[in-house]
Amino acid sequence: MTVRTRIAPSPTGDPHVGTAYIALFNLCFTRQHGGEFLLRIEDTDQSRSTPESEQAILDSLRWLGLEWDEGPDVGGPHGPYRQSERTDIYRQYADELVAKGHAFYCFATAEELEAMRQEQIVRGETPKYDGRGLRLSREEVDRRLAEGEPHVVRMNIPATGSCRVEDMLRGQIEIDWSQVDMQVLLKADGMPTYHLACVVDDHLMNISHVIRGEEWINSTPKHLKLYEYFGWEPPVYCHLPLLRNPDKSKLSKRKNPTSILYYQRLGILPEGLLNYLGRMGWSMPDEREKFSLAEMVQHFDMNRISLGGPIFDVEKLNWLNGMWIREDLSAEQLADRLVDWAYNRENLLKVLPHAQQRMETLSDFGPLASFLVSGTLPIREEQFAANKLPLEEQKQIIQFSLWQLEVERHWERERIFSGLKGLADAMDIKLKDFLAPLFIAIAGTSASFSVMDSMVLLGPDMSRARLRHAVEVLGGYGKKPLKKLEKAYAALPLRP
RNA sequence: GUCCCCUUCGUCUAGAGGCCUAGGACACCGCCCUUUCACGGCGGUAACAGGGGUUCGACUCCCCUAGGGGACGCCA
Repeated sequence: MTVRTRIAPSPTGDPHVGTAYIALFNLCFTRQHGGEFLLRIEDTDQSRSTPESEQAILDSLRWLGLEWDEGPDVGGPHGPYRQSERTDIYRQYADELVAKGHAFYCFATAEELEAMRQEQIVRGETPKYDGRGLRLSREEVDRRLAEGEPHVVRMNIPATGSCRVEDMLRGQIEIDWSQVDMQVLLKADGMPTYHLACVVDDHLMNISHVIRGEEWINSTPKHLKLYEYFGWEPPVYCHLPLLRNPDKSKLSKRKNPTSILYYQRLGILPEGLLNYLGRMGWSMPDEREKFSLAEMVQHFDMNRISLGGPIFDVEKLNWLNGMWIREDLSAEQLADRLVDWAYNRENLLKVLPHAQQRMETLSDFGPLASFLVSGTLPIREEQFAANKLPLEEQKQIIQFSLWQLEVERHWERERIFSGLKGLADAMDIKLKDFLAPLFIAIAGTSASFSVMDSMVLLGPDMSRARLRHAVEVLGGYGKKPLKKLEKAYAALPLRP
């Protein structure tokens, strides 16, 4: 048995807890059956990840103790097996389907398809590819191909009937083919889409079980059809529930800290985070709350998964983590953990350049740097009142800054600075006044290191979490005001 | 809008027709321990979404409704 977790790197490079969640269940299931657990990084949209962001995910999983096996090098543009950069294998498979009459070329441009969808929506129809590529004559296709016209390869979908998907947890799911789009398999740039890549890779990697998030259920018919077209044995499918925000929507970083790095920074132990993820939608047969990865593997039972999407709420995570700290570590071990975590020479040397000038005695250091080793800061609205700008405007500054920083892919001082400076200019606010609320949000006080330096030291996830918290302290935003604010933000004369 | 999935305390969950007067855990509240706080111990508040079936019997099976979520990309 071979099982594999697919990892989609986030464009900003944060390793997502949802990724670890899926990986954990894949690993438990596999290990218990003595099978192979493989990873594959999915990055066929080259704008998504960088070698660093891929490394960050792998490091995070390793930090959690989720060890994977070395799989075969199946080529392709991505994955930890990126030794070979062959992308042509997908083209070959796509061509094979075209030759068999299971796929076809489509020359429609993005604009053309967008217009088509708009018309469909206007007519009250479900937006869907209308099969125009299928109506092209053989001669025309050959001619346009010969002329080198940009094209994609799409898969054929049966016109009638339905597809039965057998899900390990949900039983049979029936989806009408009329609901399934003629999916692009090979993009104009020659890269495969997820759908083609996952089927081809999984086959080449001898994957027997696909355990993935619920959001893939509707794509499964396409995948099954591809297996059929290729004449391959399809894997067993298992769709796990999705982790949710407290408002029940799919866990997203806009509403919740989702990066494993954030929890690391908070001082969550890998044992604690793993234990907590293991309690999301799953329980031990004896209902014990605290268990290690090894214990989870030993007692793992897929049928004990409950299908309601669990809300990722940190209360219990903190409690569990406390159990691990109190019950499983000697003072010596805890000392080591603390040193590894933040109290080491290397880390001190990063902080000292900012602290030294502000110190008169060594004892000044603790208070100066404490915000760097804290989680959520105990800030209050009154602290902002001392600033020059009205509270409402300060709240807006923080929210705009948050949005600005949420899309920042390179967490460097210069980039953060120019981004915030640009924002201040666009909002026509003096930098000093603009930064004042950020100081309180980030450092908990207006007398501290430069905010940019502080944010660099804190890292993107903790910085964003602090800004988010500050907005809440200032009263937060309701749904409608938030919408209005988003519009205002979008309308800002920001330089790209 | 169309399709798919889901629905037990505020949250995570136990529950495979009678063991359910629905159990545990977090959070919250109270008491005990304690020079404080925390830890620990004990106790308390709190849930089967609604309506129809099936059955001697339904949290459990079926149907409908409602609610929530997801998918509908040359993203994954």
